[in-house]
Amino acid sequence: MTTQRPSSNPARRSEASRRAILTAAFELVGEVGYAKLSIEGIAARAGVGKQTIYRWWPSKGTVLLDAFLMLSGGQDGEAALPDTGDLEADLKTVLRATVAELNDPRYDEPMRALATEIAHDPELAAAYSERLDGPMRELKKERLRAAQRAGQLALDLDLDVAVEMVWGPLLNRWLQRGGPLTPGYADSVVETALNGLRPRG
Amino acid sequence: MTTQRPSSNPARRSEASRRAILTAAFELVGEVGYAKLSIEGIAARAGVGKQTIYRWWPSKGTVLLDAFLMLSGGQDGEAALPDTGDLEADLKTVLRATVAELNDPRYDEPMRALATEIAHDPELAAAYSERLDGPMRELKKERLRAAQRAGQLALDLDLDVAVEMVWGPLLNRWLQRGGPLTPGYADSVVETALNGLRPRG
Amino acid sequence: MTTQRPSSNPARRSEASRRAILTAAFELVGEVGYAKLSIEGIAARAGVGKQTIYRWWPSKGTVLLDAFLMLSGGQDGEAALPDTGDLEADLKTVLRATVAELNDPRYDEPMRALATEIAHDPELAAAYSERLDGPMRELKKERLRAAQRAGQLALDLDLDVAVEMVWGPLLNRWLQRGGPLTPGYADSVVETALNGLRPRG
Amino acid sequence: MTTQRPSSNPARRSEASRRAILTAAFELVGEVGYAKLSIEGIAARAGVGKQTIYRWWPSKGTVLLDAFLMLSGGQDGEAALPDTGDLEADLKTVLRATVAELNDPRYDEPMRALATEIAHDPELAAAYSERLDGPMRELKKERLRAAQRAGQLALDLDLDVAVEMVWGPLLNRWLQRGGPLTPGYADSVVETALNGLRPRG
DNA sequence: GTATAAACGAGACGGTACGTCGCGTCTTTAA
DNA sequence: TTAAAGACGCGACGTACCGTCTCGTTTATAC
Repeated sequence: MTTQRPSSNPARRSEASRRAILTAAFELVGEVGYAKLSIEGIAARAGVGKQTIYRWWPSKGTVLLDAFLMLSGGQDGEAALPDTGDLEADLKTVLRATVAELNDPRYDEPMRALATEIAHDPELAAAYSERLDGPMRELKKERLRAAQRAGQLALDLDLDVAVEMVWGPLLNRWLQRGGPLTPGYADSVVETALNGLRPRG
Repeated sequence: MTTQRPSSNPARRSEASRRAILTAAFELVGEVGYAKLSIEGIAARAGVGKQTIYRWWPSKGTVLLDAFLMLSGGQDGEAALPDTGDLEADLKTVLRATVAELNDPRYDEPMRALATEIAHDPELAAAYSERLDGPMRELKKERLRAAQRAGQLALDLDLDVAVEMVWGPLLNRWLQRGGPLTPGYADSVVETALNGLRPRG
Repeated sequence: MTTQRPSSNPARRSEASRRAILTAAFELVGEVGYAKLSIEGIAARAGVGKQTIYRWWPSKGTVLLDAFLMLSGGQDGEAALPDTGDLEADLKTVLRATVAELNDPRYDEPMRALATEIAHDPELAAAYSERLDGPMRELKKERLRAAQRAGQLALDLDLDVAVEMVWGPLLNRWLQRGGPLTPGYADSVVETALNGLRPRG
Repeated sequence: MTTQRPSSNPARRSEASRRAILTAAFELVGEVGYAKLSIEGIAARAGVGKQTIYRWWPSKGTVLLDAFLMLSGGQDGEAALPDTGDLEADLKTVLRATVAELNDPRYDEPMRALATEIAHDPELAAAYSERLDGPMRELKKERLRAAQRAGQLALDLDLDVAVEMVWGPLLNRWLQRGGPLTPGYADSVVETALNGLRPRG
């Protein structure tokens, strides 16, 4: 993290405190909810002075983002979306997994917290885009590119639009509580996105 | 509204205070941002005691929702989406208008505020769904139903899914700041949603 | 009460409400203490609108004063201090009774409430002086005058000073919690006041 | 002060804030009166957060008590009542000074405030007794003891009663506004207390 | 008898202050 | 030098009452 505030020397940073803070933040937001998540609470739970948080993170949102990065840090880099050759099936598999995760109370609240912080903080949104969403989106686009090569997708597609066409409806329904998130809904979205709303010949 | 909290008598409610509060809330969230929006600030701006807010609204989010309802109250009821017979053109018109509104700083912050409150408050989400989103969605479905009758849409479509397929990507990109909101993007979404990702004939 | 605010017609005044308010005030101050005594609480306990209190009393203190007047109203007028011919014994009797009353939790708090309101409100003090303390003091002075006639008291005494010499130490110790209020203390005060601090021949 | 609430570390306490709070409290009670004295007002005048007051003082009364202690802190310890050998003259001197102080508007309101807080708060009364009234009373008793040694006072006197016999009437008249506080009244009280009410042979 | 005007209960209103929580900064002590 | 600890000025929270002000509803003369 070379762009961190230069006044502090990251070399001296306590790794134990960092992990304790991120773990505490993730757990707390799940337990007490986003509205009652406080820096003081995180510091107390982590057994850390408040200053240690303020020294290394500029906002509550960045702590949350780092917490998510730590959790997803293991499989980072080499992960890829499944590719059985059947795009529709593969997308349904992935979206069903997403549905399961969004329905899991351990992840629901923390993800809402991060999502709403992003909605109000452009800088955090940029960091999120670069470090979490960007890599994820690249994997998705890679899978779609493979489908294009296999002739299963139109060649003139804007892949960013395509990705949003598949994941956007689901995430929007989740965050806005626009309806139940079920495996069947995931399937519907995939089918409709692939076939379009118009009747097919 | 017979389900009003019984401890207060709505008959005695001051309509002037109600309007002042909703106006102040909407203006303030636009001026100082959601993070700095406070009940205290709303009360001060509206020239009203705090208790008058707490007496009639259970949360900041419900105040915001009512503020939106008041603003959109005029054209309520008889509004309808344009229907020129050309579904694609009509949807592009509507989505371009939505893009313009979401890019308007007067509406951007207030809408984000409401959207993120909804994301954290199921009760508010239900109220929003019933009083703002529901009627809006009905208009959208009505336009799609007309297109179905005209043979422009598949007959076996789940219209709720269809609506989300058109508006979901846009709203998700907006709220999560996933990319620029341009008229061209609106067009892309409409085209892709109608035609689907798969190659056509 | 002919000096009552002329804008209201006392003739129409509800005697039932008046009694309910005074009773509620006296009871409440005993139950919840002076600090938590509120007009709202009195009104609620009395089953009365707040305005009915504000209409007839200018302050909490005057309500308390009237409550005391109502309670002591029965034996008003013809009461007198005991006169057995033995001044010392009579004063001890009276002061022991006073000690007992001040130690009674039913009267302690209300009396403290009234006393401290008086300490901060000259108008209330004047009303108290005229309507409660004055008549009481007259009885005391009358008893002392009888003792003077009997040659038991110096003839050049300022009877107001004399009264305060007997009751002042007791009331001061009570209000300021300067020490325990016991019958023995009452006796000591009477003896010392009568004999003086100087050695007697 | 080892009995300080253990949750706060007195070592870290800001002496500047402490003095500012006590000064502000004393000044404010004199300016706006006891009824309008508020913690919020004290904090604002002192340039201090409310929490800093709540952290170190349990009640408004204890703040006032400490304010008095700070003011009387200078001459603490070595002070003594005048002793010219003439007890009556000395007591008149002291009581006239007391009368002057109680008539001084700078001290009247603050002293009433403290006195009435004490009347309603036994804990505060104990603290007052220990830290302000106790030492004062010791000085008074010391002067009376000297008079006893000089044969000017009865030897079997209860000195606590004696002190109250001299100061009680005065303080009671002051606090209850039972009459004017004049130098002549002070003289009367001293004379009557020394000689007693009974005629002297 | 009826009208009419007050006093009444109820309680909403604009305010002030309460006592608490958390913010982000700063200072002290120990490792 | 970093870290735990926590005091500090500050601002907002949600609550309790203040004293004022309508609201209908008794109620009790004055027509």
